[in-house]
Amino acid sequence: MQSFTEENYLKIIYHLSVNNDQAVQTNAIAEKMQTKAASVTDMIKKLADKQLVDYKKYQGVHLTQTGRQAAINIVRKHRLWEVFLVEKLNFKWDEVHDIAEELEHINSAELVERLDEFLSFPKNDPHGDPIPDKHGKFDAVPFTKLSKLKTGEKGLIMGVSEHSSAFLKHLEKLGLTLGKTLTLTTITDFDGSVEIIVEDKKISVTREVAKHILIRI
Amino acid sequence: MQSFTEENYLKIIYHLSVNNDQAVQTNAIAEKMQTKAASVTDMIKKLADKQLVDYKKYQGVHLTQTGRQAAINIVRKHRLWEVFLVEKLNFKWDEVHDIAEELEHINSAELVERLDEFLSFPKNDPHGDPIPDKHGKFDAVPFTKLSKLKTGEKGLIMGVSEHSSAFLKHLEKLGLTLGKTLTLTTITDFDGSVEIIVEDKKISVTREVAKHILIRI
DNA sequence: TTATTTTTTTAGATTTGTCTAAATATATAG
DNA sequence: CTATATATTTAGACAAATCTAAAAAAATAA
Repeated sequence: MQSFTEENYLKIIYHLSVNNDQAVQTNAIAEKMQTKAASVTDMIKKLADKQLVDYKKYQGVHLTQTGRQAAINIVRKHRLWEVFLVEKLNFKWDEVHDIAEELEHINSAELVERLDEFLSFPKNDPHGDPIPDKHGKFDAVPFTKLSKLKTGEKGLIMGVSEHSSAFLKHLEKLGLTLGKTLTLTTITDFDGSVEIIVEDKKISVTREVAKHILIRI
Repeated sequence: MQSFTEENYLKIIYHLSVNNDQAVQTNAIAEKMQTKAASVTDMIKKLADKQLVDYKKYQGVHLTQTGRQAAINIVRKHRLWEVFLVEKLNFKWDEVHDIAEELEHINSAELVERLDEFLSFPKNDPHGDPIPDKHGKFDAVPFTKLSKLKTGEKGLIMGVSEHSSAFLKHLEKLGLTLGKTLTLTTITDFDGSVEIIVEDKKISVTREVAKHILIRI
């Protein structure tokens, strides 16, 4: 069993490597963990001793098979708890992240399986992210960023790549929630912002926001 | 905010003093915390610095008002989570203690209030223990131990004073669950064991077990 | 390819919660 | 009331996770 902190490192290394087979760099981990590179090096050595990561000095880390399984299990728990908080306790999608960050460390395989069943085996969390099954499997549905859509293209909002409360509240206010259909009408050369139509309303979205909205065409 | 460990100390001090206004002794805490007296002394000093306990050297500790509130809040969370585990996730009453020991440390007042509501504001946990409301209030229903009943007396099982899985499974097997009505027929002088009738069945219970069954006459 | 910048690691210190062993205070027994 | 036993505290050490400052390696630029 891993400590709280070790679990957080594994999770962050997983997120930093999931879309990318490169080694994960010390500084990248330090930034996400809000800590210093020296601390990361110390922890990496510990994780390497436990065979949870492969590590060569100055070369960054890769999760081992065991390390990846552990990380995916934490992600599974995080996302299941988010579903619970939204579906059962009526939290909004922008309120659940921090609470799930705590709940994801509760240690009981039985609890997770029963929670999964209680929630009717959800496939996605409230932000559209896929929930791994008990074997760690999940389908990575292909997506495009809204910022990559071309004029006239139509799509469905299926997720976000930024989970801060501020960002999610902003989307909510614009009516850009999961499952909504949109059509891109204009791309502004000047600043990259895009005009879209959602439920017959015209909305302008900055490029920065559009980059974090995931679309299935 | 307190650390995990500090919360566990507060909770244990609370349980050791709830039926008893005496100061709580270092050794008693050490035993419950499965640690050494020296460690307890160290922690007590820290809790005293934080004004969570009153402490005079060699004289044991008392919870302060703040410390008691903190402890009751942890107990509240523990018991609410136990109800959730039994009522919603179909755990048995002997399976929930350890999981609730982890869940009780999740920090979110909003979460607790919503969980309470989701569970329809339960008054007691699966072992019969009262659940404090959000202000820390609860009614201490008076009870008698089964071992104190007299021959011929009738009562209702309303709780237990021992929460180990082994004990609870034993009661389950004997059919001695919350809400059952029983009549005491015989007290054996020799070993203090008692014969009771529950649902028309005659059952013999050792004195040790009878001491941990709480009865309302 | 040498110089400079960036990244990473090492060395040594700090904090939290724990420990053992020894010292001190309190309680109990004769 | 002294001796013994029990309970508690102190002193000093350790492991985990972190930090700062300095050293070393790797990447980049001139």
